[in-house]
Amino acid sequence: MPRGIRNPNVYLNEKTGCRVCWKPASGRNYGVLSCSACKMFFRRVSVESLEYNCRQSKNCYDNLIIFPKCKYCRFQKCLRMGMQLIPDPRPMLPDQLDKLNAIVKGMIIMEEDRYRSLTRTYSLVDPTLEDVLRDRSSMKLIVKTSDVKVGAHEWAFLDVFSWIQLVSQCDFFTKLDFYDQRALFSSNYLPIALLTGAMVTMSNGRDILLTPHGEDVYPDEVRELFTGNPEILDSICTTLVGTLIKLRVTKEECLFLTYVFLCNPALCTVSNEAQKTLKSFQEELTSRLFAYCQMTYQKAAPTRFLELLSIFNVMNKTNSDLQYVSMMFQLGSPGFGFKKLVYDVFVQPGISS
Amino acid sequence: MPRGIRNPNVYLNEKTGCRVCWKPASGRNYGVLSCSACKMFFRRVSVESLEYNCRQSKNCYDNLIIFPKCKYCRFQKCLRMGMQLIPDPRPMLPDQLDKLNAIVKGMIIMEEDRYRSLTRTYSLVDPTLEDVLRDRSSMKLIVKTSDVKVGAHEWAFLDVFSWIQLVSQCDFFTKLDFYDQRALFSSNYLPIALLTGAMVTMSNGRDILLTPHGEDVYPDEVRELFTGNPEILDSICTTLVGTLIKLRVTKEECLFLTYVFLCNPALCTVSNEAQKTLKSFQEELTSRLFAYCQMTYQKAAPTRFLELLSIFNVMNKTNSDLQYVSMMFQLGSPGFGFKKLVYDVFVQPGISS
DNA sequence: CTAGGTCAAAGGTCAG
DNA sequence: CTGACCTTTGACCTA
Repeated sequence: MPRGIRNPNVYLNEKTGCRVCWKPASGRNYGVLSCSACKMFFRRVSVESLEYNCRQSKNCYDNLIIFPKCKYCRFQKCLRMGMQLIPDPRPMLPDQLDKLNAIVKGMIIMEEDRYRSLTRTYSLVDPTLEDVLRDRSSMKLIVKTSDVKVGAHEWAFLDVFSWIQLVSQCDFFTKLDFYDQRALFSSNYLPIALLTGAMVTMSNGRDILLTPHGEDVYPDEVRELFTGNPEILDSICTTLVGTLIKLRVTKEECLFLTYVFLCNPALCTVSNEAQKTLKSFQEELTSRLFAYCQMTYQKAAPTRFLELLSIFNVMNKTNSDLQYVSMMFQLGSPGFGFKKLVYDVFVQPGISS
Repeated sequence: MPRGIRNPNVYLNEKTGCRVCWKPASGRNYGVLSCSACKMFFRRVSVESLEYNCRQSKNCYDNLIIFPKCKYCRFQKCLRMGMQLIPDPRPMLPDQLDKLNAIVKGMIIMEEDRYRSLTRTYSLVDPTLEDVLRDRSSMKLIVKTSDVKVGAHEWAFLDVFSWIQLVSQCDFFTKLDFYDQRALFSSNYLPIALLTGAMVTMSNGRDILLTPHGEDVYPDEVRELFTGNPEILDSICTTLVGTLIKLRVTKEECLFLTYVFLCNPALCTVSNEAQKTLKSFQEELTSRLFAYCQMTYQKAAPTRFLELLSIFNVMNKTNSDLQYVSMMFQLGSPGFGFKKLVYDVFVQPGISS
């Protein structure tokens, strides 16, 4: 029979015919015994998201007498008979599931430890990033008492160190040599600090990034410098949180993203070997994140996955804004006494915006 | 899941995933951990020599976001991950190599011994094949002095005996009982004598088979008989040599072929047990020859191997020509006084041409 | 275990 | 836009 010509032989068979139009079926298509015509119809309408309406009573295919049958009803019949362009994913294997849950749990515990250390201790010493990476004990932490006030600069300093403590427990980080560790940390710290800050903010029910004690993250000197353009400061504190809220990103997803970015070798100059190690860790994590999406969102997993990855864009934008602020502050207040650790991650990395 | 339905589950990587597309792997395929889909894709593209091109920037598989991924990049990724339809021959283990070299050396020494014995001695006695096989000392060899003339008949006689001496040192031959030895030798002698003759001719830089002293291999009586059709006589002396020259067959390869054919049980009637013994020896030798080809020609080994085996056809053709000549001579000069050893291998075997 | 094969079903194509 | 026909795919099977 020539292509596209309607088959005049209508055998209308209840048992072996197309479940949509009763003409002879060509086999199972999209999960339903159907003819090639209904198969292609369903495909086109689904792929191209075509929309129709029924001029009759939306029951063209319930009644052999109704004619002509409309596309709306044909598509509805396809759906009713169970056609699916993308079949349901299979449930994950139990051991894969266990492993995934263990990873998520591990990430949550590490972040809780970090946050606890961040909020409960402070420090009087001023080591460099190099000092701390070479010898963690060069940073002496003192348990905070209620009368200790922590300013914005000090929070930044403590935050940097809390992340050093965290990454020091990560396989992908301890495997690197000192130079690669320094390069990776100094280039990736700010984005993940911003992301995690936004996550904490969101889970505390707020929509503006503040210090753990609920105060402005900017030192007064910075606020003063930007009196003419406070929007950029506010934008840094709200945009990323806003995105997380809008996308209803969970803590688990956020942590996944943080770790995926943490071992991102793309933004720093590390040895080829480190590059390889990091890439493989990152791939591993990315795949876990995808699996997590599948477990949580089933069919919508790919969409969700891409949605989550898109957060990196917002994070990078926020990061470059912060870098700009940091640079302006440095130019406006030359010789300001940054704590060395803060200097090494805020000022040094110098990713141009 | 029904056949051919695309699995929407993309568990990405997880170390155990397909190295090409990150979906769950089915195992190692063509040397690379991969899924059945990428395996079949690689197979089809390779076998059918399909060619594709990438409409993007040839990096579809470097980036999770790029979609849809193209066939060009998929195949490139397969190759990059190391898939090969025909795996590289494993580098030979040193001890395998030593063994192979020892075998080759052994073959060369035995042939040199044989040729030395052939050229330096002669005999006045006239034992039968049976006599010589039962008792080697029934053939008394005398060291040649410069005044001894050896005719074509005598060369043939000496050649037969030199081969008996050689095979008497071979495991596969001494393992056989007398009847099997006789059957094997009388049916396989002529082809290998022709092949080795051609080999010696070639390595002496000539292209026509002559006696070791550089004379015509045919007795005058034979030449006279074939005055009307000398081509067949010449063809016997040139075709096989020509083939060896054309294929640039080395002495080592020639010897391998000789030994492979020497223990060929196909053309003679031997006991079942002998059949088995010979077959296993032949298989052993054949595999050694293949290993030799691999060592020498790497990837081109299979082609070379077949090329070498094809020499058997030329050899058999030459052999049957020679049998024809021998038969004609026998009919044309009934009662000619062949030496018994020559008679037993030229006339007895009776492979009809 | 993995190469190789199978075939139901997916993804095109193009005359009508 | 339609749908018969064609090509490609990949889960499963066999050896």
